[in-house]
Amino acid sequence: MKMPRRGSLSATKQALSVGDVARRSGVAVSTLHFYETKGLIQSWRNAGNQRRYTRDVLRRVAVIKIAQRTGVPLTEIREALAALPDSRTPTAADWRRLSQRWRVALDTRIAHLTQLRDQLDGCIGCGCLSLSQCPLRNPGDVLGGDGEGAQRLER
Amino acid sequence: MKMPRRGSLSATKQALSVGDVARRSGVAVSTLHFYETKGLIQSWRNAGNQRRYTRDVLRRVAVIKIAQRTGVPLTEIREALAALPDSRTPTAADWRRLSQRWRVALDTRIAHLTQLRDQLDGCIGCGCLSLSQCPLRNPGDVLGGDGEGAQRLER
DNA sequence: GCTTGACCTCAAGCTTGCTTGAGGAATTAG
DNA sequence: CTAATTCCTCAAGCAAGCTTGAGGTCAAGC
Repeated sequence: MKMPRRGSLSATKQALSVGDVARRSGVAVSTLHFYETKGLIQSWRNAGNQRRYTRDVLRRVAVIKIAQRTGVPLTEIREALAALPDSRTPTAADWRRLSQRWRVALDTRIAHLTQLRDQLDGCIGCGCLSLSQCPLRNPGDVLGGDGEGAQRLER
Repeated sequence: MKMPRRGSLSATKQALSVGDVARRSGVAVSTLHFYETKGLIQSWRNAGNQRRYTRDVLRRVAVIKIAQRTGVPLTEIREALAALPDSRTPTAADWRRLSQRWRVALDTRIAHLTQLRDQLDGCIGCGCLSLSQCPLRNPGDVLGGDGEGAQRLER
């Protein structure tokens, strides 16, 4: 959390060290290592076996973090990024496709939570929670009806 | 998932075995064991050291599951239930208080996701994701501004 | 009275998403 | 050149919320 002593770039203009990326993207170095083992980002090594990144990685990390905020698990993010031709860094067009896809999931999540809230409103004070009658008790319409994908996302 | 051979009740009318509770509440036996170790439900033992429950446990489990659906972690559920005088099973009035409290959290969650969705809409296609400009990149207004409670719930 | 099936108690494992630590090598500021 | 950083690679740990397994007891049906 201290200010870097050197400029935020390594000597070479293009290549970013793992520390550079951490500072600029706001994620921990260990997280970048972790993302790499999971195939979400890539790097090459310099003569001394240290990781070097292109600037692209910053955008990739940005996309990862936004997708996570919408509730998308890392494996799906990895797949979505890997599905890009050449696994390249998302362009504006790629980003449009990705974000629209994730937006649908986000909408679904919001819809489920809203439905739950409405049921909660309807039931507050009734105290019944009866298995056959109470909509809150019988999540079939929310969980069963929508398949288990919903469960995974909502839980 | 097979039909029980005997009626769904143990011989004694009042006491439910762990299997009875599992069948009636829809959670696994192991989950009931787990909830008990976490102090969410209680039981006594019969002569043969087997768990016995009153019918109350069904309502408690119902409340637990609903609270979980709204995103409340088990520790908070435990505290909320424990805060009831005598740790008794929630009455209609208790349920009203609990559900209203959890409703607020649910509202917050929905609000955050909705805000995120709107930002996503605003940004779809722009592809900028610039650190200083893009609202999606700078989650300060959502995460930082609302404290880390939001992060925990949303992640 | 014997065979199932239901229960019991630990202990360990699983998933997701990372963090922490140990032990050592490379880089860089002065 | 040297000391302070930074970085490296595993391995292990953590939190939540359960599940699975081993080894053994209890209860119920025929």
